[in-house]
Amino acid sequence: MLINTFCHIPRIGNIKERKIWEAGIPTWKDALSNGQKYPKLLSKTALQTLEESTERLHYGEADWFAQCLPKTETWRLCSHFGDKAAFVDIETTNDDGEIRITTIALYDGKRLRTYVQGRNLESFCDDIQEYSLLVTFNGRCFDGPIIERELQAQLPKAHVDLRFVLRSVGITGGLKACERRLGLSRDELEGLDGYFAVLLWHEYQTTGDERALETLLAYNAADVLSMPVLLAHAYEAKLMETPFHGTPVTCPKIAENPHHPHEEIIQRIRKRFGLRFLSQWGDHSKG
DNA sequence: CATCGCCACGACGATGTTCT
DNA sequence: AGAACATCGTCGTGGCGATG
Repeated sequence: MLINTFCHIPRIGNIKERKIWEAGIPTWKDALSNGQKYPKLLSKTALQTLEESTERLHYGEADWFAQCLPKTETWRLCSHFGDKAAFVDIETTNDDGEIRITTIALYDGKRLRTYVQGRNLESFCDDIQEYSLLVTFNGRCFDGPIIERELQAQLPKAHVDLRFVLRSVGITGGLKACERRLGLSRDELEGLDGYFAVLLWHEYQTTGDERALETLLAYNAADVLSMPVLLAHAYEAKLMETPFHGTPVTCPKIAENPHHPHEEIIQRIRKRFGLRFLSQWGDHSKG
């Protein structure tokens, strides 16, 4: 889809892009070979940008495209950078108003890596450099800014936020709601949420019980393991809005979670806090 | 509860088009 | 060629909604 894209060129938006397609210019190659015939659609500088685009794509410069593309169109990067994507999710605590990262899950479609505060959190900064494309859920508002602030990590500028792509194709709500909508289930982790992750970390900190950490990592991992499926659905739905929907999109299967929740731990925390959890800000923030 | 960026929406302005 | 108009993209603002 990236090589069909023209809306990354200055002064070309979605409307003009459609006109270019309708004029029989579906790809950059077509534009560069006979775009001169349509000076109204493709100016000289536009064609120069396309030559630059060809070169930047050859060198795999996802960040450059991300900066040129409208935010709503970053999903198009998946066609050429999907195999260099890092699916990332963080868990945090709020100590006296200070947001601290407790764990990070990083998945690339094959390998899952997890990072734990006080153990290996910092090595995330090096590992994320292996990837060109960042994929998150609500990461533009949450995960991204916190990772950059707390770890001083350099994240890829090319960033697909599933929350907004999915919403634009009619799949609204949080990560769990989107998963349910697409028929994905979470088994033993059903019903856990971000706040429960805070409690799991607290349990691990106060008791040193490794099973609490393992349950937290299982939760954290589940979030990133489902992302490739969500991305494939979103990508296919966006493609359907273009004339290029003929291209087949392979939907990955959810990988098995190497981390496993401990039911005793979940029950113990549920019992202590009751069925309705208090907001952490309600009690903890004022000490 | 605090945070934060996206998305609408409307106003504005640059560019392209048409008419004389 | 020059002016008037139309079109389209951008910029700024306010509110929303998902995050732990």
